[in-house]
Amino acid sequence: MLPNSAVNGAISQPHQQNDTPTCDRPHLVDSSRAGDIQTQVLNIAKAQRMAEFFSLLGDANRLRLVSVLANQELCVCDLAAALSMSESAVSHQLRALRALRLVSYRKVGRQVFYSLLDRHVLELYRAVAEHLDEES
Amino acid sequence: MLPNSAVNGAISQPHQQNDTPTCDRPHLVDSSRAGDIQTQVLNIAKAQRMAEFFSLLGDANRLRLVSVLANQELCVCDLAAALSMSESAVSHQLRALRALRLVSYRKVGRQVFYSLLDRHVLELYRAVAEHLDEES
DNA sequence: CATACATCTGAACATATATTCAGATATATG
DNA sequence: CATATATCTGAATATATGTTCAGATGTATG
Repeated sequence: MLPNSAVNGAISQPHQQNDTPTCDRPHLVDSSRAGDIQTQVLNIAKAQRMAEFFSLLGDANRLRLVSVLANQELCVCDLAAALSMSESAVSHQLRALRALRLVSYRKVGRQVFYSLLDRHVLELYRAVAEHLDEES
Repeated sequence: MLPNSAVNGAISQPHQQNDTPTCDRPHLVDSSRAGDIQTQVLNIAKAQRMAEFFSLLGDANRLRLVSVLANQELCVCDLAAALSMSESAVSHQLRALRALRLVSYRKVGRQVFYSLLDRHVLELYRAVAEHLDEES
């Protein structure tokens, strides 16, 4: 979604042409570090993957699903009841959580029990929960 | 965006009516805990605030902004150059980061230098970065 | 085997989000 | 004071995302 060339950006090349619109370079604190900055920027591919992960937690209903699954395994039907969501909506969201391996499932008869797969998520979850409590 | 009544969901009330479409209640592992589950669910208001926070990190360009600001203070112009984004786009994104108090800024002449305000974010950032490295 | 049920699926729709564009501010500088 | 520059802003557009709906799948059960 962004051209890959974006990584090798324009920074640090003082472009003092008579082009109309641009911001003249070097007001970097220490302009010799301009190249450094380039390398410090998270590369686009990884940024994308991290963003995907954060986005997954960026939905209230998915967070609520995680919050229940943190305590026990539940089937789609119960999850839907617990969150007052349609079973279809729950199923769609579980698919998203499944796709990034945050939950796993276990079939029992015609029911499917979901559980948290990734303990990492709980840490993030708690970190943000506390964070919000702090400043509020 | 969700009716508030959603919190006091249907779970645990066995609704065995002759209504056509519903999932009969109690296949909860221990159906006496049904009430518990209700209380374990993250409440909608807080879920919303947490989701807002995670969503803020759920964008590749914002993550890349954070990644550079983690190391030094930079002005909009340099950020735009470093990420090969338009200054306008950067400005819009910085506004979002500002809104949730993740960055602060300092005006110097006509430039505005942004810096990371919230050290918490870096922890989350690193946690997810490592997480993704692990499983790949 | 016909029926009920739990879950899943894809398409349709509504909403949210990110970027661009044009132009508004505000600050320096000749 | 006129001009250039750095940043911000709102409207417009394109794209992503979540939910609903209708129906498909797979599994139990009489």
